[in-house]
Amino acid sequence: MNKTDEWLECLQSNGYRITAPRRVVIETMAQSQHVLNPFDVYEQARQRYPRLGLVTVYRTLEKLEELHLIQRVHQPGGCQAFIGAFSGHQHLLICVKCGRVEFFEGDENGIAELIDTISKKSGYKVKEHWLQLFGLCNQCQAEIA
Amino acid sequence: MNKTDEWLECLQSNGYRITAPRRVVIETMAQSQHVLNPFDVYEQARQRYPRLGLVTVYRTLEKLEELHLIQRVHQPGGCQAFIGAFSGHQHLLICVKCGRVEFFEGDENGIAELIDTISKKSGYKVKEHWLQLFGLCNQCQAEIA
DNA sequence: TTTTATGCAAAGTATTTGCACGGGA
DNA sequence: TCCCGTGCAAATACTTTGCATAAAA
Repeated sequence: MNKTDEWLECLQSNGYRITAPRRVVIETMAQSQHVLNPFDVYEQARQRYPRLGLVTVYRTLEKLEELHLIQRVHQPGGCQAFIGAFSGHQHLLICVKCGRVEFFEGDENGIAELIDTISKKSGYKVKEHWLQLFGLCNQCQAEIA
Repeated sequence: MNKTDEWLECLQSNGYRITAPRRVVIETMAQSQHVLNPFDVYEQARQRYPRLGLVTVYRTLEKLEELHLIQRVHQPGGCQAFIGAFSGHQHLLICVKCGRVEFFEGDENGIAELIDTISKKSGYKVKEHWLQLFGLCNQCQAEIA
């Protein structure tokens, strides 16, 4: 089963209805390798379903985030961008030029150790962590050269 | 020399003028241990300088960020918040309840190694990285208990 | 048939810009 | 004095809400 169908099923099993607008938003997000903001999604999805409203995009992204199917991506220039989430904790590698995103399994041991050390030192109860790398993807490096 | 004066001097040596509004914004930011958004800064700084305009806060924060005296903090709930920057690369530990921030020197070797591995694997040219931990500070843990 | 979801329009926030005046150097 | 910086007001951008209609189950 592909990602789109999985997401649709997840929506449905959480009591949400499957509709044409939701389908195109989900297809857009599920297939994208790039960070997309709500307007990006709107523009892309409208190519297949022109009646789509921007409000519906906002509302659908909200639900997908709530179901952990997508995650917010924070970038130096702003944070209202999203990318599909993977199950399990994943770290991000983001191309600052084109928005392409790769996921990588962090060196979880090393990071867990680090977090442990920091917790002890600071007294904080650490609940979440983010590791994001920014750089240029292969393609963008080639274009610049 | 304290942080406020250092920042003022930095502004000046970069061709910017020192004014009363800038002074209070800088004092507010330089002294805060908490993540502050532009409106927070406005409210706090206005206690000492009531004529201050919100627009000036935006413009001053912009300059401080440009001079790397403050840095943007990205949180699950939004990103338009700032905290004083330290020299050298620092990682953040943020209290999700009160906004208090601690800096820590990452295990730079471990992270550098990780970044190196990821670069080789992905082909990306990594230029920047963020590591942010979220949790509860000592005080907020006590309040909840 | 019943209830949820949609899209429009409007409202609400957040941020930026234009401009005449005021204050730093 | 000269020019940069300020604050107000307005413009713009972004996001959310109200509501009548349309569509899913």
